[in-house]
Amino acid sequence: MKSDTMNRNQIKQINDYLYEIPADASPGMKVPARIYASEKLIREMDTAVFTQIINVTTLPGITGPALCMPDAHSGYGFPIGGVAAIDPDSGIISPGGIGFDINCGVRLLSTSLTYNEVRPRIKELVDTLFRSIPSGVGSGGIVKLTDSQFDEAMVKGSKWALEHGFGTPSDCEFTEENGMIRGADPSAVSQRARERGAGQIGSLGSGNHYLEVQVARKGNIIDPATAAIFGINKDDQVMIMIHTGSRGFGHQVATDYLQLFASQQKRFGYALPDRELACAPFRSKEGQDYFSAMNCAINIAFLNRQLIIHKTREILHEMFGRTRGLTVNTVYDVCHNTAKLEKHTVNGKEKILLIHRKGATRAFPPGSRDIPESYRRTGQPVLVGGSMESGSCIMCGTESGSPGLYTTVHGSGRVMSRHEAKRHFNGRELQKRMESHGILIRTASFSGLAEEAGGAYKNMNDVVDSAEKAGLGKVVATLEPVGNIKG
DNA sequence: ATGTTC
Repeated sequence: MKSDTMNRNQIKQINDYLYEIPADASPGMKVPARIYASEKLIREMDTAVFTQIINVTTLPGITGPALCMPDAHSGYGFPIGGVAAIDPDSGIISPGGIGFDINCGVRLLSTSLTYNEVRPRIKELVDTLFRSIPSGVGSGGIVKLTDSQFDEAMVKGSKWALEHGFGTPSDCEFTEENGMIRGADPSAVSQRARERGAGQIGSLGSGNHYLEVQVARKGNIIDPATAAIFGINKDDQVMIMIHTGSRGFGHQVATDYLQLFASQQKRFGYALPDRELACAPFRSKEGQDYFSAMNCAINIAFLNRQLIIHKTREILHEMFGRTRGLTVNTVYDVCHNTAKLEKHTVNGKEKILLIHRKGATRAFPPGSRDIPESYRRTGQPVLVGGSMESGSCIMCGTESGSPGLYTTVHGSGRVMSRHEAKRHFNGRELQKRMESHGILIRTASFSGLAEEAGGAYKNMNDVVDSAEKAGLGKVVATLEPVGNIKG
């Protein structure tokens, strides 16, 4: 049992949407911890979040404050919604700061369809998507890759899909890292991870992973000019959002290296407050191997989402191809579980830092060279998946996000554990209730559905509002769910 | 999140 030494009155309020735990609050803290949240959200946070972010401030090489986003809740080692900048020369890389589902992320598609055109066939659409896109625990993938294909896919990510006819160049253009991150080395990946991964490419998985059919209602477009640049330009436009990651592959990579790192803590000279923070010096062989394997998992997750959207596009063309000028375009694909080398200004100095983001979304500002050219004036699209009942949100990165390492929320954030949610909600009743609210839902598991009930999550509007007021991005539009394929 | 405890 971990000791919970945190005392809420150690948290100092800096302004309405920012709190700080000073570096002298607890022994071993190298930097302060900062929590971006409204008073309501910080009150609702489990104290384990504060203990965990204090633990993060003790990590070797941490530079600038450790951060929590407004949707933070406790996770393995780091909180989900936790962000840490680590000096790559003197510091560590920690799988617990990235998450088991490496490159869990969100892809948003815009279609040229309006809801009026889709509504008469929504049941058929949702049924076809559910039948065609594998979902649920242990599900197989849309394609099964051979060993040599998988080796190539780990390096090429979404580019592999493009080369094999599963996508368009603009899918890659509008994906973070163009769907192919550098530094992926398959030799750092275990045979077991390969075996788990090769059969799962193009599958949703379980838990909070889903494919959602959404409608952009005119009244929910907050910033029409930016929304138009993101491809939302008609009333009641149909959008598709996908939330999934690297499946069993990333999970195995994380497990392999957590075990290795845990066995080496003494040798590395680390005595961390929580064994779940097991890490390696970034510049060590072990650290570099994990970084290489993690980059493979980042690419596999990009490829996974790419195959799912390609299948979705095919289905939309089969069903609605007679609609004049049908288009299905990637608006953006963004990660929320990664560690990436980025240039940031901390304490007035520019430096390359290893940014761990766990359940936290990159939100680069206007002018950034690392976002598609057509978004340089708006800032990077940020895709925030709400709970399946509350809808989702599109934000964009802003210059005011600099103190927050250009990072923002990733979703609503749980308030109820999965176990607790299953006691509170019944999956079949929930499905009926949602259908009565105009949300058609298909699921591989009704107990899994109950775990994802809207009531198990924080209010998405609270979370997004706090992020915006804290300067961590701007709201562009909210999207209303009408159909959901849930793992 | 996860072949949901190799």
